[in-house]
Amino acid sequence: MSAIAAEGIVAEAPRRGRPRDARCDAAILRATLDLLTEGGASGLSIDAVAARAGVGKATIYRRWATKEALVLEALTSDNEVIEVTDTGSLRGDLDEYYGQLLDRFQQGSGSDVLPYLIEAAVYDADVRASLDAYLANRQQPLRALLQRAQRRGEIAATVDLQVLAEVLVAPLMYRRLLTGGRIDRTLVRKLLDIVL
Amino acid sequence: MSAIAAEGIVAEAPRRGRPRDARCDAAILRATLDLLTEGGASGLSIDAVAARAGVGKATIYRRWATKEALVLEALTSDNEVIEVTDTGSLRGDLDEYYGQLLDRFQQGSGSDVLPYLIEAAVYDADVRASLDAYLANRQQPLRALLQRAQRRGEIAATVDLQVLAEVLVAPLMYRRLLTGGRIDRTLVRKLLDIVL
Amino acid sequence: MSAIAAEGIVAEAPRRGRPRDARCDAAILRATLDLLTEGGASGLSIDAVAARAGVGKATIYRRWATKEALVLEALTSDNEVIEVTDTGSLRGDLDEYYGQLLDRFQQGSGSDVLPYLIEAAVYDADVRASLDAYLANRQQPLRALLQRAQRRGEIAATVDLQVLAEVLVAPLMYRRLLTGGRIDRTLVRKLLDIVL
Amino acid sequence: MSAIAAEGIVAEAPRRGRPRDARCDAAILRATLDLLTEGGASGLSIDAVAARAGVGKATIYRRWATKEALVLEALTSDNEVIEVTDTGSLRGDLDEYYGQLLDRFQQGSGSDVLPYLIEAAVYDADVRASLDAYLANRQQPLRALLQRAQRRGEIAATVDLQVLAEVLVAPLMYRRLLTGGRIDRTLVRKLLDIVL
DNA sequence: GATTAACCGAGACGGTACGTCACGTCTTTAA
DNA sequence: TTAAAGACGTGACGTACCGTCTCGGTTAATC
Repeated sequence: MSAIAAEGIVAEAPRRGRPRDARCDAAILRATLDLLTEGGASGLSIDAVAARAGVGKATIYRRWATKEALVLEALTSDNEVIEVTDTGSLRGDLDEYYGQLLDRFQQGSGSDVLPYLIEAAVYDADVRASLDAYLANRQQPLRALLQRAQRRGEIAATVDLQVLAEVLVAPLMYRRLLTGGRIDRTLVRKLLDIVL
Repeated sequence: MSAIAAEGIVAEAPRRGRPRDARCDAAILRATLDLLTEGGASGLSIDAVAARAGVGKATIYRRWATKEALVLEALTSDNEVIEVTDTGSLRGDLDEYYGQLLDRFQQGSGSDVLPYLIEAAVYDADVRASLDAYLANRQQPLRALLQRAQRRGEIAATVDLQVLAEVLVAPLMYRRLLTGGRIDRTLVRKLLDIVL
Repeated sequence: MSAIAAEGIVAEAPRRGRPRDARCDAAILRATLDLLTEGGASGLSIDAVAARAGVGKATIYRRWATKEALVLEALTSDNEVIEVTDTGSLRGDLDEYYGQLLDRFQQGSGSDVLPYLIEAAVYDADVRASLDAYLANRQQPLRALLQRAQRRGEIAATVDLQVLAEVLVAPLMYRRLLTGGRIDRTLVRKLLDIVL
Repeated sequence: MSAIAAEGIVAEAPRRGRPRDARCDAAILRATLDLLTEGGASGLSIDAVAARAGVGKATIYRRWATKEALVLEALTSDNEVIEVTDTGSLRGDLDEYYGQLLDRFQQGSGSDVLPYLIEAAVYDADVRASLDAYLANRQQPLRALLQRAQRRGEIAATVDLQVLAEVLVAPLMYRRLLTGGRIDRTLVRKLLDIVL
């Protein structure tokens, strides 16, 4: 999908004038990620990004309309999808999925960025759309895993897998974002006791 | 709870000098709510609140340490807890609870304030604590409802009700905050199909 | 005149709120003059003035609407009117006047500021007015000197002294501003040969 | 003069590669004059000139080193020297000269450009030189007129005609640039009363 | 009744960051 | 080599808020 989109962009863009310097994009995203790590999403200033990247502010604004769009792309560019191999059973697959998911939560990289983007998405439809796409992408392996289980008959055919996926992930996010509660194997066990 | 706290403050503070003018508190909170409604939580400035309330900025800072604390209190002061009468069955109680909850979501009052506070809670422990208390308070009727059901035997004694409550609410919040997906009776039905 | 005006201002200004800090005015004007001396009128930036004066930019903009107004006031605040004692004859008075005037031209302090202000006056009526007042003030001793001479009968009663004053000063300014020609005793002598 | 200079450049430059497009020069000067008329000399940006002329910025910088040089040439290219026919008497010649001069002042074309160039000449020696040449050229008919009068004996042989020319023009410029005073026949009459 | 201390409105203060603009240079493709 | 287009680093612009501070002027409780 993104490959096609990319081709499209390339195809329709034999633009005139000096082309944009790809090294600028890289330097800006790199600087953004560094500063996010150091100081959180709030407290990130475009001035600081420009200075760190060795780039003019206009060069940033030429590429991203808002700070949030920049943060979102920086986050996305860094994203690795969780890979879940088929263990043959739903329980086995979920164990592996949650194992990796908990690692991410504990490592906590970019932990404060998500709240920042949620806030931003309220005011900016572009951020909203990008954030949705980002999350859908993150959820993809979980949906695949559930589809395998449904084919095996481990999950009733009547169950809406999209909703199930949300039920399996939402409580973790809820603690992360809202209550600050613990996110660990105990929570996952109790959650699976309830849902399965 | 807050009444007790308030009493406590009053009790230990028969301070000298001119007492604080209660009308200021009211005017400030009123102005804050108005501006939140008009322009969202971001875009709310202390200068604007002061101007709207006809109050000096210092009068605000004397009462609230940060803008977020002010927003949180403005939000809290407006809060009404959902009341669920005992219908005699879990399903009936949940129907009533979700009915009211969906009303709130659809009405959407203060919908963009929560993301703002989530963001703020990352950087400010006081906001974190107040936000937790606020959410615990909101969740209280749901927990009470579940306890009744567990006593009735409709829910296994081994189930952790706190986690169950989160599972029942989290997916709605997840859509609200993260995916922007639909939050309606269909979602609730599918959710209950999975959980119960 | 200015005393009356000042009284008026004081009388009508028992203003509310924190009064402006007079030390800021002084620091800003001082910094402006320093930077004018170091770098000329162009090349003077508000940022630099603020930094040098140890003052926020808003504190400057609160007082002066434009950079030009600031420069003009800095220049004016530094102004010393030429003093000409009555020597008893027109020729003697003029000798003394031109002596001091040539000193100023040679010393050249603020030499490049005048062109800057002339340019600014084209676009800003306030600068225009202030510049006129400043120049009228500078010309005052020359007009006084000429009035004495007219009373003595050294100048015909029909001569318009304002125009005469301009004729006596304009050629020097003309060289200064337009041709860059020499401004010295020779020029003054030839000028007086023509005019008197 | 400029024709000779131009020939010189052409003669010594049978350069290789694509020759410069003369239409570019015309378009750029045309755009510059238009924008000067519309928005004054300050407020003229190279970006705007390039856009208006349909030309790249580099094409402008290839021809003129600074914005001021461009403005100066645009102004000069538009210049018509005042022509004074010999009326047989100094007074008659001056009447005709001042008549045309006042017309120009009243018409006021490019009136705000001169202050701009004066300002620019302070910082740029090339502009200084070009401005001097431009003014000397403008003054030429006045000097010729005075020379005729001196030959006729209407002006004493001892009078420095260059200084006299400046005395006859400077007061008008003085009002134009510095005081914003009226420039009309009354001023000219009073001026001649004093000088002649 | 006088004193005292905290309150109040207004708004100035030193800062930080904003997003825009223009500068003069550089880098591409096309003529 | 010139041209149009436009990206680039730089740096100033004027604005908006931040949270603190000073004013003159209340408003009670304490002396």
